[in-house]
Formats: sequence, C-alpha cells, structure tokens
Amino acid sequence: MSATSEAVAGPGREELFSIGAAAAMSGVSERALRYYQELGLITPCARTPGGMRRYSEDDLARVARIRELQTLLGLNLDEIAVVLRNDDRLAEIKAVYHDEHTGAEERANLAGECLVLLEQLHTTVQGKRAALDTFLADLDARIARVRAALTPK
Amino acid sequence: MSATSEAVAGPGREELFSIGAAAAMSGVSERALRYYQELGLITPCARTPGGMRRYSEDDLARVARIRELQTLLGLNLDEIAVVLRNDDRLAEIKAVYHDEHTGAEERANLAGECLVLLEQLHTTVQGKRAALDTFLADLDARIARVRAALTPK
DNA sequence: ACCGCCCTTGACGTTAACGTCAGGTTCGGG
DNA sequence: CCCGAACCTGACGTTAACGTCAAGGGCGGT
Repeated sequence: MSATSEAVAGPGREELFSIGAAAAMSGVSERALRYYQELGLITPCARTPGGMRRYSEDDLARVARIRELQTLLGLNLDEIAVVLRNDDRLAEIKAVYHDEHTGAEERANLAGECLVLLEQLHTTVQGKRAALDTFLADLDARIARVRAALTPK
Repeated sequence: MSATSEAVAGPGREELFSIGAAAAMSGVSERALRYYQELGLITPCARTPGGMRRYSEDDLARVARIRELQTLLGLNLDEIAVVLRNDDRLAEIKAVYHDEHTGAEERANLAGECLVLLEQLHTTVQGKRAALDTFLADLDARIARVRAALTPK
C-alpha cells in the first residue's frame, strides 16, 4: 500500500542524503563535512547499519548556517561552535517553552535567556554592519565626487 | 631658528616612524608589516642610511586600509593587493587630473576610469551589505517574537 | 553472488598569514 | 666611544581549515 518501504505513521516523510549528496547540495566538500563533525559542529542525524552518514534537511540547514557565519561574519570554527550551541539552546528552550506543563514564571525565564543570547549575537552583527555602512558611505562619497567632476554643468 | 634639524622649506613637516612605532600605532605586529611588504602591499616610504624602515602617516593609513579590507570584507591578501593597486591608480589619476596641462577630454577619460574602479568595489561591498542586512533582519524578527512572548498584554 | 561505486577511518600534505628564533647591524643617549 | 635596545635578513615553526591518498568495507543493480 505504501510506495516506500517505510510504514511509520505521520506526514513527516524525511528524506536523508549520503555525504556525497549533502556535499553537493550544501556546496562544501565531503572532507569539510567530516571535519565539521570532528569539531562537533554537526552530527549527521543518522547512520546506516553499515556506518555510513545520513544527513537530513535540518543538517543541511546547519551546514548552510556554518558557511553563512564563516563568509558573512568572518567567524572561525571555534566561534561558530559557540553560536551553534546557542542555536541549539534556543531550540531546546523553544521546545520546553511550548511544553504543556511549563509554568508561566519559567516561561518568562526562558524567554529572558533567549533575549540575552539573541541580543548578544545582534550586537556583534550590528557592529559589523555599522562599520560596513561607514565604509560604503565613504565609497559613495568618492563616487559622487567623481560623478560631479564628470558633469559639472 | 627651527626647532627641528630639518631646514627644508614648506609646511609639510612629515614625521616618520620606526617599524616598532608603526606596529604599535597600527595594531599589527612588526612581522606582519614586513610580511605585507614581502607581498608588495606596502613599502615604507623611506629607509635610514643604515637600512631601517621608516613609515609615514600615509603608510599607516595604508596598513589600516589593509586591516579594514581583511576584517570587514574578509578579503585575503592577494585580493587586497588588487584593491590597493586600484587605490594607487586612483591616486595617480587624481594627480594627473589636477595637472595644469591635462586636456578636458583626457580628464573625462580618467574620471570614467575612476568610476569603473570605484563602482566595481562598490558592487562587492553592496552585496556583502545586503546579505548582512538579511541576516540582521532575520535576527531582529526572532528577537521581536521573543519580546512579544514576554509582554503579551 | 558479483561488480563497481561510494563510503569509512587514519594519516599525512597544503596554504595563508603570520610567529619565533638566530646571528649580525644600527641607533641614540651618556 | 660605548652600550643596550631596537632593527635587519633569513630560515624554520605554527595554526586553521581543509585537501589528498591509501587500504579496506558497505550498497544497489543484475
């Protein structure tokens, strides 16, 4: 009756990828994926009985996150590890927060912790953005001057 | 009559710095300064008769530029070399442009070349800024949601 | 059952951007 | 003139982030 060999209930039909596919999709090398794992940045959500890595969509998103933090913020992998740990903590908080038997007071505490973590990251990014804006403004000014020189009248 | 040992005419009293002073002022190591020179990124504006490097304010500004391109844009030193060559070309153009006997047509050409160089850099920076803005917007959204959860009524 | 391809771990190699050390030289204050 | 601090030029070491290669093991199609 089922097109797949799986018979588990629910609409969550999660497709898993080999390391080769994951590397191709995320745009990093297989070696990089294994290296990230060595550093504890990602762990493939599963392994085949034979021991081969299987990556989920969430895993791929995490890899994308790593690349983003690398290229956009210029963080090294150790710093990225910290950010990812915060991400994980945030997800954990989210789960507990929405749990039935979580008191109102505890919810406030959890949300407060979230704010700390998020605003911490926000601050560093904000700083980077400000510096970049200054840089860009200077560049714009120079361009404007040259433009003015080109069309004086 | 002069407070300094120099008697050259003009208001341009340029102070020069040893590599130790230059390193301290620019916040990079002496080794880095020598390394940048190996790669042709900077050349101290002068040497003492004995062969010791002397850095001018302009040299320091160039070092600051290097650091900015490194930390802000994440460029490697080879890419920075390209940007610096463009900077030099722009300065050269500026000099020729303001020269007495430079024709109007040639001035237009020079200004045109400036625009190409500047806008090229502008594009890459703009892209970076856009990506960073997206990142920051997502972060802001998350923060806003948590804030809303904290003060529902 | 077999074959070819993809995957595994382990180990060593590579590149960029410096750090560090050795052995000699220069500078400036007394 | 002398001395200690700072500087010079090699040359080799270091770290991060992978690349690459070797020797085996799993996996899917026939």
